[in-house]
Amino acid sequence: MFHTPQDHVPSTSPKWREARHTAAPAAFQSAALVRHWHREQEICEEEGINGYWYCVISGAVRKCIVQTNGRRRIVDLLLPGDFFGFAERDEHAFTVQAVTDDTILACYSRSRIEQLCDKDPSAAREMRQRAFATISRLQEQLLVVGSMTAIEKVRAFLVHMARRIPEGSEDGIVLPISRYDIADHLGISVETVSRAITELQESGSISLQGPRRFRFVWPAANA
Amino acid sequence: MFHTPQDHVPSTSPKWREARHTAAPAAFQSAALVRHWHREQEICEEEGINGYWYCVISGAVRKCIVQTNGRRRIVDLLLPGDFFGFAERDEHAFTVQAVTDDTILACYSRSRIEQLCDKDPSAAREMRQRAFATISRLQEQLLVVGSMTAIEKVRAFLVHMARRIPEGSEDGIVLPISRYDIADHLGISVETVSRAITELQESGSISLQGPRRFRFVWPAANA
DNA sequence: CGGCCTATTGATATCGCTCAACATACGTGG
DNA sequence: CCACGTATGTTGAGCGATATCAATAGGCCG
Repeated sequence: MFHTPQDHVPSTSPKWREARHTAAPAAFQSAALVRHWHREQEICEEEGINGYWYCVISGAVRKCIVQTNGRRRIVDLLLPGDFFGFAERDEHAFTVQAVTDDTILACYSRSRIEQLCDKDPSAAREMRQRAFATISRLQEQLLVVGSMTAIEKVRAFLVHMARRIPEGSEDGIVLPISRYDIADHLGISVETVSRAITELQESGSISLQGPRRFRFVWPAANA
Repeated sequence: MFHTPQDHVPSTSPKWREARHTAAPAAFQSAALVRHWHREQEICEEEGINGYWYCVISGAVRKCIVQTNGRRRIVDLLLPGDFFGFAERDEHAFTVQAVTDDTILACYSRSRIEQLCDKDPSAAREMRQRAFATISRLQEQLLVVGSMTAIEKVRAFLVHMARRIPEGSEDGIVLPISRYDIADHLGISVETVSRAITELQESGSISLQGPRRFRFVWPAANA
């Protein structure tokens, strides 16, 4: 029931410096502590109330919870530009892990950011915008996860990923997570994920290049 | 177009005055415009970019979207104390409606609140806290909706409701929404919702007093 | 009373979970 | 180089779960 894979993801190209400038807010640059994590490494959240906020600069992060029935649920999947750490105060004990090697995060001491926001209204505005972006992202995930059939869930997930992940140099979008992660993210079984992807491919909706790289086929000529 | 509910809402009523003070943030009281809606009435969001933020004072609000396949999805269910209006800028055309009669909202002009937050750091902090509370709520909903079986979904939904809705004078929690709303909220069919509730009752997990009022039976003696 | 909305229950076909087997890719060690 | 182990991904078979269609019951209001 536990899916804790050690997947081999094509590690991110050396454009993390560029990503840093686009992903992390400039208003907090003075308060940022940039660290990087390797695959499956846990992002420390043991700071308690005076903890940290994070912004993904490159790589990917997943926020998991293991339920009493033993099933792992991936509540959130963080990509470059996404903030997290806002809601750690509630009773859920989330496990936050880096998904890919060379996951780089900007870490912000909560108290320092609070002070910065108190002094600088533009920083406070930036903070609000990031929080609102998180709300938008979670609402979209609710639409994805709440789809009725498995194919709808997977298709919506891929559409969501295609919007969030910038297309690389070669065409196609590279999924940052494994089939197991997708399953635990959507609340369906791994086999169903695999079958749904196969069916989307055979129906001409998507094209696959390896299990991780896909493209949407919009004209759908040969379908 | 905006009317303060001086003629309809009895300001002498202890219930609504109490609700207002507990649900809506005091920091924004000067910027609040209190209105009330009747059942099924749409909360106007046509203001565009310079729109409004809302805080539910009493009653309930649902945020819906109708998908291309004709299925309605209830993305969010707002109860007293909940804010909404943060994420209306994205492409999804949400329909926001009052669920119950005498739904009372505090309406805040976005630009006015922004100005207030710029001037008053404590107001900005209050705003951040409300946004973070929204994030927590959405994450919990993700856990609910992402449950695997229908019974798990319904049970998690009821637990969630029991935590969010204060128990009234009589014992038991009154569901603010219908079976149809629950179904569209959880991404399952109405009949499955009904069957799950019946099964939870027959297994001794909950007790029902009418279709809307329920209680969790924790000792579960006779099960 | 009749009409409408909500809720429940039944029958049936489909969907998806589970178990199982197999394929693929990669790393390690011989 | 190959043999092997591990992790991942795909496919098949069978059965339980759920959507769908249908009918019935209850409540509310004119």
